[in-house]
This record gives sequence, C-alpha cells and structure tokens, in this order.
Amino acid sequence: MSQPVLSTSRGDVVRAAMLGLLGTRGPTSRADIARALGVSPATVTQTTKELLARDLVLELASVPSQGGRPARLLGLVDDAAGAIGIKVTADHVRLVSVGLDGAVRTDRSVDYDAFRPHALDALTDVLAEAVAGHVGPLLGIGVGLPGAVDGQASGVVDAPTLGWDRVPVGPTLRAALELPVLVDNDVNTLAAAETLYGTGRDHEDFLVVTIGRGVGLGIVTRGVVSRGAHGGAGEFGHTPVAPDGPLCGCGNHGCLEGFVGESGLLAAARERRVLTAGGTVADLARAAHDGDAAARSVYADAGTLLGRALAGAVHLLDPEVVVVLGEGIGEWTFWESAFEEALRRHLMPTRRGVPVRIEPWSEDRWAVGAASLVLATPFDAVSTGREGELVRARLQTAAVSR
Amino acid sequence: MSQPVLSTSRGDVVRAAMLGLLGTRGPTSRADIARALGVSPATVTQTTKELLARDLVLELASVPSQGGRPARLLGLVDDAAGAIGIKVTADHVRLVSVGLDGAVRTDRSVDYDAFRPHALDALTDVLAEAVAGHVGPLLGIGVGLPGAVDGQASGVVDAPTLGWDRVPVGPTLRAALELPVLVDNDVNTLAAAETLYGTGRDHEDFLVVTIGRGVGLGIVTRGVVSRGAHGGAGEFGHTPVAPDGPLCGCGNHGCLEGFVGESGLLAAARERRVLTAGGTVADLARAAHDGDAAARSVYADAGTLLGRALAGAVHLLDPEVVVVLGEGIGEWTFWESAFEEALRRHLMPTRRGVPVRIEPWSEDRWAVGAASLVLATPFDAVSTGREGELVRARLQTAAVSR
DNA sequence: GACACTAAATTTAGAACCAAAGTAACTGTG
DNA sequence: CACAGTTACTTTGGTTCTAAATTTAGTGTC
Repeated sequence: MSQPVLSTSRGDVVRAAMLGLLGTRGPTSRADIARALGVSPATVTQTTKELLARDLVLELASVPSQGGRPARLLGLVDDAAGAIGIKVTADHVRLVSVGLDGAVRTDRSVDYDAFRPHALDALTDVLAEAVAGHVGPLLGIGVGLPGAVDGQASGVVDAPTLGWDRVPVGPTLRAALELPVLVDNDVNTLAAAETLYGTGRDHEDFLVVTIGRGVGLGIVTRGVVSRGAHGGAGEFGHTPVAPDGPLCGCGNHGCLEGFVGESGLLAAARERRVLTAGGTVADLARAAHDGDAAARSVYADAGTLLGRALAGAVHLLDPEVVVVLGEGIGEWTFWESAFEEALRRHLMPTRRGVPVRIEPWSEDRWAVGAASLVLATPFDAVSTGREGELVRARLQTAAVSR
Repeated sequence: MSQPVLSTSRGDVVRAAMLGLLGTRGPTSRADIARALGVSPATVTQTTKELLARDLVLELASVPSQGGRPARLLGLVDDAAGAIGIKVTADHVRLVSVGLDGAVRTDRSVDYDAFRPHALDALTDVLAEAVAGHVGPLLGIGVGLPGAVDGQASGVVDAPTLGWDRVPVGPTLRAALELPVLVDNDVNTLAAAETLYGTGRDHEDFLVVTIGRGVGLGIVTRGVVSRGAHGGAGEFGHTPVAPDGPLCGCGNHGCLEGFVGESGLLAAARERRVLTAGGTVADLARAAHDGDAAARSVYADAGTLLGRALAGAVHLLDPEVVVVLGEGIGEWTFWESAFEEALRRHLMPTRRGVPVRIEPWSEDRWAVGAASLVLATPFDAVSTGREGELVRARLQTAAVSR
C-alpha cells in the first residue's frame, strides 16, 4: 500500500467540520450535526460547549418538536468568514469573494494575458490587491484554471491553452500572499462547488459535464472529486469519437471536443454555410434562436455525439445523476432532443433512467467553484493536505479577530 | 451531505489492519507497519504488545541496520487464517481456499447450472460442503459473479447472463452458512486482488481490463475499487463504438463488446471465413497460433478498437498504470501491436506514456479475487460494513482457536 | 575506541472521541 | 391530566490514539 490506509481523523477536524457545516448549510441542531458528520452526539455537545465559550457559535431559536424534545439550532456568530476564488483564462481573470454560505459578495473581471512572460507575477498582483481589499476574515484563495494540476495543495500547472508548462502557481502565490492557496482544474472546481452547495447535498456519486469552449467532466465518487493519478481525470473532451476526424489541439484526430467544443461548432456551421469566415459562436447562437434550421442542426449533431460519448462515461462510472452546465448552456434547447435520444439509446436498460439536470449558468460560477476549494476543506482532510489544515486553523480564529 | 463525512476509525481497526498487513505482506517491522497504515509508532508498539501477549504475533529476526537501530520483524504466529472464494458462471463454479498471503490452498471446479430454478440453493450446498471441508480458521466467503451487485456487504444480484434478477445471494448465503459473506462483480474482485497482492502495492490509481467472454474494467481510485452508485461501474464492454454496429445482449447496437468480446471475435472470424458455423474461440486461437493471417487480423482489429476505447477511459480516469488480464490473454500477441498503436495514437501527449502491464492468466484468479474481498476487509472499513467487522473479529480470534 | 549520527522502539501525559446511561422537553392517548 | 412514547441533549467513565521526549542499538569517522 503506497499510501496510509487508515485515515485516523486528526486534531481539530470535528471542530472545523462543525463550523463549515454551520456555514454551508445554515443553522442546524446538534443532533443533525452529529448525523451529518458521522460523529456521536456526545462529541457534538462537547465541541459545541467549547465553541460557545469561544463565541464562535451561538444558540438560535428552537424548532417545533416532532414528537420529542425540540431541537435548538446553532448558528455561526460571525458568518463573515469567506474565501477568494479566481478563474484564469487566456485573456482575463474572474475574481469573486464568497461567504461560507456560498453567496457572492464581490465579483469582478480583470484583463489578463496568460501568455505574457511574467504572467504569474501579474496574477499575484491581481490577487494581492483583492486580498488587501477584502473585508472580514479570509480563509484562503482558490484558483481554477483550464489545465492539469498536480495536486490542490501543491499547485504546479500544465495548461497548454494558457501556454503554461510546469508553472508553480501554488508555491508562488503562497509565498507572495502568505495565505492558504488551493489550485485545481476549472472543471474540478465546479464539481467541488456542486458537492458543497448543489447536487452533493443529495448525492454521493455524480458527474458534472461542462459545455462551452471545450467539453469537460468532473467526477464525484463517494462525495469527493476524483482527480486521477496526476490530477488529469475528466479529460472527456479528448474521448476518441471518429478515428479520422479533425485535428485537435491535443495533437490527435477525432476528439469529441473537435465536434462539440466551440471550434467544432464553428467548423460545422461554416461547412453548412450558416456562418462565414469571421463568424463567432454568438452569431451561430443568434441564428439558431432566430429559427435557422441549419444552425439548429449544428447543435443537434453535437448533441448526438455528446449523448453517445456520455453514455460511455455513464457506463464506466455509474453515477446517480449527471449535471450539465457551462457557457454553452444557453443554446441547450437545440442540443437537447438529439442529446437525449443518443444518450438513452446507447445506455444499457438498467442505466437508461439516469437523470440529467441542466443548471443555469453565469460565468462567475467558475470563480465561485475556485473559492469552494477553500470552503470545502473542513470536509476534505485528504486532498487538501497541509493547506487544508491552515484553512481550518484560520476558520477557528476567524470570528474572534473580527 | 448524504453520508457521514468524517470516518472516525472505530474499535479494533488497527489491530485487524496489523494482522492483515502481516498476512498479506509477510514479516514487517513496527516502523514499517506504522508507515504503511498511517498510524503512529506508539500505537504499533502498544498494539504489538497486546498481540504478542495473545500469541497472535511473534518477533522474528532483526534486519541489518541501515544507519540506526535495527528493525525487528514481526510475523503472524499462525498464518493459517484464510478465506473461501467462489466465482460463479452460467455452467460451473470455481472454488478456492486462499491463505492470508494470497496463496491458493485448494482449488476445484464444480458443474453448476445458474438457470436452474433453485440455483441459489445449489450454490449454498456447494459452499456448505467447502466450508465443512475447510481446515483451519476461516474468515469468510467471497463471491464473484458477472453482474451488478448492490453492495459487497449486502449482495443482491442482477446478472442477465446467469438469468438472475434481484437474487439475494448475500443474505441467503449468510443465513445458511453463518459466516461473513461478501459479494461483488467479478471484475471488481480481480481489482480487489490487485490492490492487495499486485499493482496496488505500488500504485493508488489504476485500471484493470479483462478480456475474455466479455470486456470488463475495474477502477481503482485512491487505493479502493470504485463501484459507482449502484455497483455498476466499469461497464466498459458497453461503450458505444459504432452507432450502427451489431446488436448487443444489452439491447443496444455497436457496443465495444460486440467487436472485442468472444461473440465479436467469432462473428469477425466467420465473416472472414476463418471459421465455419460451429467454430469456437479455441479454433480461432489455434488458427492464429498456426500463422493464419486472417485469424490474426481478427485479433488485430479487436486490438485497435480496444485501444481506442481504452484511450477514452484513460482520459476520463487518469490512471498511473493499466493492467490487462483475462481468459483471452493467451492470444495477446496478436492483439498487441494494433492495440498499442491505437491506444497511443488516441492518447493526449501527456498521457501517452501510461504503462500497460499484461499479466499471466489462470482461471482460478477469478476465485482468488473473490476470496480477496474477504482478505481486504482489514483495510477497507467503508464498503464492507458490518460483514467486514465480523471478518475482522474472526481474524483476531483465528490463531487462538487453532 | 570516543564521538556524532541515524533510525527503531518505547514511555508518558494528554487529547479526542465514544458508548451507555441519564436527563430534558415536548407530543399524543386514554 | 397522568402516562407512555419520542426525540434532543448531557454526563460519565472509559478506550484509542497521538505527540514529544527518551531509550536502544546499530553505523560511520577521526
């Protein structure tokens, strides 16, 4: 066994998990906390006593009894603890400040050139400014970007679309900002946000599919995001779908992304004369919304391919539910029927009923996802390592320092 | 969060894990045990003291110092503790008795008709006999079969190829045999065996591909076998590879298995006139070994499809290594070059180097895999639930009752 | 052969957590 | 309105494991 087998819960994990739970789920009774965290009621009582004494938590109203002693709700004294999340793209960064409850406090977009020689220094500057301007206790910084990251707690990045090769994003930011910094692939950050605030509340195993510039897949297994051996899991966009298809940025031919990503949609649209040389996806979308049949067929064909490929992923991973979101979701009406037909047709009978949920999209979700890397640390002692410990420590001193 | 988040290691887990480690890995020093299990050296010292007093463990020779105090190896006093593993197929069962170290003690095959009305009673009888004939402490029984199992510790089975629909294999066997019984999909049992005795010693994330009657995939993530939401993960054989391909047993068209499984090989062989109507895979294999070019091309074409589909799985799951085994491995020479070419060609540059290990095959590995469900319980407190607890309890009394 | 150095094992004091048993506060029923 | 039934919380008395300091037993160096 290369890694320790027994995860002996260490130190202040329960305390942090309680605070995290109260932050993300809102007021909760002691009994519910015990059930949610899988610890004994006795422990919750003890820990609560301590947190009450330290003024980190307070007792709220009682809830009406359901046949027994009524539960007393606990709430955070100071719910101002939050995190900064940033999503990096080739030409801009999106930056949000998020509360423990997942609510966006501030949100802005900044021009950025990832290909510039000292791109990482520029990133540091943007973040330093955001940290300086942040009001209230700050737990840490989450960074999401389109690329492979060796580990959240490490943060060395390979991102061809940003021109980054072995760039030490995590170490550099940590050194400059003196805050916990967690870095992950952007699709994984969306999956992390879902586990905290979305589908994860009801499900342990699910997939998160993103459609937009590319196609991505976040895999949640037993309640945690699967990152694979080198942080590269979920490269759904490079599933081979046509051996002789167009050349993809990854160097191969016939990747799913070449048909279903923006470039694929544009190529199909040009071929069908929906667009001329300079046309964009926005033009294509407008044509489809205006009722152009050829434009709609472009999306429908993409839907067919996506449905078929997704059937393979569902067979491999057996999720309870599939969540679909992303920049491209506004045109989902045009994907939908072909997608559904292809997906169901290629699924085994026992899987055919897997629910697909379409979620509304706004671009700040990328950045909120990045922030939720930090906000998830109270519940994830494994993949966040030492950075997670730091976040949990900060969480427990957040309220007193207000 | 639908499931408890904090796994507070309970009770006798460390004791059982130490015994399991000594059994599966052989003699080990206290310091190495602490590192392998992720517990403190102090705990190992304490637990060892107790196990020594109970005569479950003994001190062996010292190993030469590597610059410090030399380590003293610990070994099991009685390594006779073992498990029975059974693999169920439509027409026979394979039954082995396996020691903690993974060595096969007894091994036999029994005719069996899964489609017979009271097939489960017949299975019970076969196992009752095996239990009666077992010498030494018996930890439990592992069952592997081609189908979907709701949970190892439960064991309700859907297996179309056996004609089984919601058959309560686990509950029935437990009631009749009064022993811990763990049930899982056969490919998952192979993956479990790999985590204990094979690839898992060096790797945390890997895939196990089986080729034979069908095509299967076992997924190991963070050292544990991923079963998906309903125990149906790894249905690699039903990846859609050709929208208009032949009808598959699952009701869809163009599944991978329809080209790469036995039926697919036979169909291709007949089409190319390598075989006549009554020909079998054994005939096809013989022709290929005898140098028949058409026969070899059948395997090569299958290899191409397998390689391409596997590239998709590697992109999704980012394993460190892929292990290939199964009944069909004897003809791998004929798959190999086409498989390698297709796999590498469809992988992204960063993944292209993923190692593929071909493992030797013998049919008893299915049954050994089943047994290793039981033998893995000391390390897997999650998916084995109450049955695992029972196994661990039996492990700790095994030696005294000898 | 004295010395520093290293790694393994042990001791000790204490933190974290739990099971079991008890107490508290309500609902419903005769 | 007494009484059982139910659920929430608390207290008590451990057990399990850890961190930190210490002891043990070797290697290598001058």
